[in-house]
Amino acid sequence: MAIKVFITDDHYMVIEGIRSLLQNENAIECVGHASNAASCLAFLHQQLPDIILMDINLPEKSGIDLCKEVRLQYPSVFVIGLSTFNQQSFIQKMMDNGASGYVLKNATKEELLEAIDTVAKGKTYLSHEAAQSLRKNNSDEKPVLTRREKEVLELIANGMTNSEIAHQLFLSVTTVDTHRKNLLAKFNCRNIASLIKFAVQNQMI
Amino acid sequence: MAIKVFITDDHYMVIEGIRSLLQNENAIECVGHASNAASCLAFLHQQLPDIILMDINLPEKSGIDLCKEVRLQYPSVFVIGLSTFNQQSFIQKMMDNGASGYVLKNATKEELLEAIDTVAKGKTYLSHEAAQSLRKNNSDEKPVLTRREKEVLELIANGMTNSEIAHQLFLSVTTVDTHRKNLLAKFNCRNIASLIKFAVQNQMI
DNA sequence: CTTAAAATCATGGTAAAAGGGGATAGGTTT
DNA sequence: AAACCTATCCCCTTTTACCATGATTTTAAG
Repeated sequence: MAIKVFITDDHYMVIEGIRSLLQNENAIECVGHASNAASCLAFLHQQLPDIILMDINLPEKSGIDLCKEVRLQYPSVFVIGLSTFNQQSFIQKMMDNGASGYVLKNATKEELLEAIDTVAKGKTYLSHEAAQSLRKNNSDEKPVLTRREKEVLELIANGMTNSEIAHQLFLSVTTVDTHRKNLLAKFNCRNIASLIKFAVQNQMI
Repeated sequence: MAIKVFITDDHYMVIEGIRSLLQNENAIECVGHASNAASCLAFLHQQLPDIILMDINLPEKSGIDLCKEVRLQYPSVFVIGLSTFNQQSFIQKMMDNGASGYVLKNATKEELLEAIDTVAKGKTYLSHEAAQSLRKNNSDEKPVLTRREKEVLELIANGMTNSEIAHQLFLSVTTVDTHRKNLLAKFNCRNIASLIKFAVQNQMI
């Protein structure tokens, strides 16, 4: 029986590209496509594919969130993440949310077929670049923040000063300053600039 | 005679998608494709298409620069910009550099054919969204940075202080300070924390 | 060639962050 | 009970960032 594949991507040309790549494969059947999360979920309500090729950058609701929802509601449907960038944080998030694989949009036909095959068997497939990226990310571990620290970090990233944050959270300025110092220590950063860069790149903000 | 179209995009799936869309059109012939600026120029050295469908986000050399070069060297070749983003500044730059049209990657087959047809006749084609974007006033969009400003921003994001940056770039500290001030003004930010957040989120770092 | 933009440097001042201490209270885990 | 974490608070000093204003030189564009 052919593997049923559903495509979710907001770029028509990418959908068309994947369909074109898969159309001569007897072992694979494209059962449909959607350009946003809502359409994807509507389709799943009627018919379940084996695999969803899912862009992580979707309008309104991101592929990362959609992936989580799909996996919760339909555990039999496997998800392969699809993205133009090779950013470790995105890959990590996608895998954390139940994706079984990750393929870049500049992947070859062979890579795509291998990914679909591997995932259909219940295994995990990561493109070469993605796998490299994941290993790299696991080595430079991101710090675990407390609830309060996350709150303070969020406000710092929004451009607020210590005294403004103190006022908003009903704290003393020195307390906020301590949190700030602890954040710098945890991130092992010299200043807020590099800290924010790291935090945003790792989806902590 | 068929219109000769060449595709330049760093994502194989997009190339395949466009080829698939155009393959049944008798009036259009795909003469080749490239995944970077160098390959594109190498091809033009041997054969001239009528139209190049060109991604504005290419590795190493951006489509915006490539467009300029192509138009200078081969004025008979028209360029249609291709992009996932619908951002005014990019579209503007592309048109300024001699592009004859602009199509988004989520365009339909009909839109793409119309764009190719229109541009082949020597006219200008803008997708509906792109045209709208050009008219719209962009207040909260990415600011355009100068070469030096990008350099300084990069170093700030890496956690360096003004004096360290000054030393590395062989500048006075006051010069770096001025660049920093200009960056804050351009981004309309109160401090570096919020600026870095915005810059990272908008892929500027 | 003229003009505008970018890049360079400066002075002087205020506000904020960074770096170093240390302390207390409440909660969880062992 | 002791060890540990979190959250809270305080002091001090130095460094850095931020703000205003102005000016010169280089470079790019019309």
